[in-house]
Amino acid sequence: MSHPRKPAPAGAEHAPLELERFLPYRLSILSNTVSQAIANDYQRRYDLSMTEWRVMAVLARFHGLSAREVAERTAMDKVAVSRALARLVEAGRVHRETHGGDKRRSVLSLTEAGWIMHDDIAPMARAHEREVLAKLDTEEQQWLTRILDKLLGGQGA
Amino acid sequence: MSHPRKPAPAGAEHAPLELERFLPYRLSILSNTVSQAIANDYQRRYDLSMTEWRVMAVLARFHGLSAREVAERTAMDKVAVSRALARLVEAGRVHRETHGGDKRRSVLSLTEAGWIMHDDIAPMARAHEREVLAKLDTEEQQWLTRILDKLLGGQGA
DNA sequence: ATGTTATAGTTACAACTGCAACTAATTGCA
DNA sequence: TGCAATTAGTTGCAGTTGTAACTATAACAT
Repeated sequence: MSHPRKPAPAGAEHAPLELERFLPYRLSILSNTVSQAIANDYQRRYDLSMTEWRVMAVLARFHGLSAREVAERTAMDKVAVSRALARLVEAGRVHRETHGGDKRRSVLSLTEAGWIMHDDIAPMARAHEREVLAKLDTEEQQWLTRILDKLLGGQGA
Repeated sequence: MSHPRKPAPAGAEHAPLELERFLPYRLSILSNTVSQAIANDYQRRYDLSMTEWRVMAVLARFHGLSAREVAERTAMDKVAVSRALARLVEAGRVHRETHGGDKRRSVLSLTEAGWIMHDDIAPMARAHEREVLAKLDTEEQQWLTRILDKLLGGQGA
């Protein structure tokens, strides 16, 4: 309210972005749609955030990781991981002990309850992925994999 | 601390997700990386969130939209748009008036200052997009466009 | 005309996130 | 040794976001 400016006329000399053709925008929509669909599924069943699920997923694959290693593998920052772990440990889904030779480091693993959740959620997640890929034919799927490999370059793990 | 469960042994019967090959995860990393790179640029120059930039971008293209229409075109929810607009109007970047025939609706447009920002940011955003696409050859670029068209189906527009 | 339903937009609250500051343990090096 | 610099992880705070509830206006249907 404190800046009563007049609207400028829509001059032809401007070159507005066309969001619907703009790659970053389209990636963002697609990514959010897909991730949200999966998250809905497991949030209905369990009280579990996407961050927490990702932590569980890496702990299912790699055993005895430290919190920092989880952060590296999930591309999340260490604060997010720390908080996710606090909730997961509290809920009895992850077991945390201290590294023998280095008392700073934690040694993490899924509990029995964590594994049960994992074995329930992982197939659901894969089903969603298949559902997305089913919109593409085999050739397109191969190109997509290749393109993502190139775009993610080194960092995409 | 209140649930001292033992960790389960990493049995071979589990089928953990491989995040680094999991499409939703890879999309999420890529999308965040790209969008964040662009956002950094204009957040350094202006105090402007990604949400606000998207609102400005559609107002640059479509004149006299209402808040609801902005929400539709940006695929954001109306609350996010309402808050972005509050800040943009306050900062003198967007002009808001009330629709003649319907006092609920707003009629939005960029101010002169808004246009100047837009004309500064839009080329930067396009440059980032080109930078990403430069990692692909022409054939891959065409496939990517086609694949996104299919995956985004109706809604992505 | 008047009560019901729908729509545009805002507000309130709780959860989440990101950054910086902090503690604790370890390493390096003089 | 012992003190500075690193590293692992947590906490606090400020800003953001998402959901639901709310206000105001308009459309509809009797």
